[in-house]
Amino acid sequence: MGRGKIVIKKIENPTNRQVTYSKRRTGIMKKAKELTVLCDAQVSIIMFSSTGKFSKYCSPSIDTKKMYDRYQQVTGIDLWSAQYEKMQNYLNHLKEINRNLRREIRQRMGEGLESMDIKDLRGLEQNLDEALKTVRERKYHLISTQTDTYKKKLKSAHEAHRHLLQELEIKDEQAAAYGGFVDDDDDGAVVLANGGGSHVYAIRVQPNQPNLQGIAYGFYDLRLA
Amino acid sequence: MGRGKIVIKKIENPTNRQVTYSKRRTGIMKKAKELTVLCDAQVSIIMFSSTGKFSKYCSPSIDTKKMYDRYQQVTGIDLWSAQYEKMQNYLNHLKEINRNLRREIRQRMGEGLESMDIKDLRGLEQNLDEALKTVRERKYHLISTQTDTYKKKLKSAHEAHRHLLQELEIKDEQAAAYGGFVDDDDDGAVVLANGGGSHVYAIRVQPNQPNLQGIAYGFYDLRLA
DNA sequence: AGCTATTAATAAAT
DNA sequence: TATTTATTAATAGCT
Repeated sequence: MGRGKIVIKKIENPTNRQVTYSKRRTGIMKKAKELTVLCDAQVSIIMFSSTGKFSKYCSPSIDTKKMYDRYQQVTGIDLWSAQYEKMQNYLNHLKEINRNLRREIRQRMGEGLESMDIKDLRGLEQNLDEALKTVRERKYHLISTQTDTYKKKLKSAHEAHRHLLQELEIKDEQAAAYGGFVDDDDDGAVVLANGGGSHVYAIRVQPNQPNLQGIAYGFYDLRLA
Repeated sequence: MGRGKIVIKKIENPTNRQVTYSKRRTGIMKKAKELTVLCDAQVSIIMFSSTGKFSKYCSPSIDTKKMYDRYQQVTGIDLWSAQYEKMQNYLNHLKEINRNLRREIRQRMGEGLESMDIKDLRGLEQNLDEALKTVRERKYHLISTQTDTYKKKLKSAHEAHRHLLQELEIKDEQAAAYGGFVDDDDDGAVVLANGGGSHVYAIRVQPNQPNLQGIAYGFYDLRLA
């Protein structure tokens, strides 16, 4: 009923789609009105376009709310209850899955094995055995990676320490050299204070770098495990 | 669009009215489907004929309840969305737990270990190790229990076998004893046939008791595992 | 939004 | 109630 036949398939061009929606919406509403009058029927239509535009029709002898109430009566199902029950079922389904997952985990922890037969136990044993190997491999991989990293960090920390000590010695020498000059000079005191600060910093390097402490413990623990 | 033009006015002839209702109802539903597909719209139709016959259509992407919910939203009325949202939240909560349980199982299977640090890996390793021991113990316990049971069964089966053989010997002796008497007697032939039947039964004891076969295989397999 | 060539719906008959 | 057919109604593609 147009300039050509069309296939019933989503119209991809949004403008055309909107135009067609508008025309056909009018058409359906008209048909609903005609049906209402011709056949003394009650019709309720609610529709939303793809852009969210809302339209409704309802026979004059009734209103939308009453129409849905009647729908509920006829279907024998309260719409809310139906939805509620649907959700409740899904919820129970999820809970059931949940229970099963928990049971599997418990069995993977060596608990609740009473219900398992030898075949299952053997499967679980093999699975755990393989998993254990994989976890061990992964752990050793991580350990070796981290160890390398820590070794490098330790090395650079040592070098930094050495540099600081060297610097300190130089500063001390300088302080000793300039000591007589700046003894009663405020700026000189600042210079001295800076020199002392460097020293303190060098000493405090260890507690300020918890990684240095961490290396030994971590390494030790890992070797133990 | 028929054999003649009609005026949109209630059809007084009940039969014609019903026929027209049926045809036009089909037409509207078809139009609704087409609109749904062509324009990516959502349509909900509820209708009752003058005789109270109920029909409905709803776009597949939604259901009547949701359509009504959306209608209520648009018109500004809200009855059950709070309850609905509450359930939806609980549902999402369960899904989340579910995801976590699945992740844990995967890790317990040695998969998806990338996100775990050494501490976690060490914990998992210990846990798996202990679980493996427990599973092994349980398995060996089951094996030994079953082995005992099978041994007892085997013993009693052997005894039953012995009894049957003894019985057979007695029957054979009886048959031999009565053989001369009943040589040309029909009833005697029946007695002989019965004697043969017993023999056959004794021989067929083994295939008729699959447990006897099953024990050896089961035992072998269990020892292997 | 309008216009019309066409297709689709359907009233009446079977 | 289903099918057929003559008509009217709806509308697709243009302007």
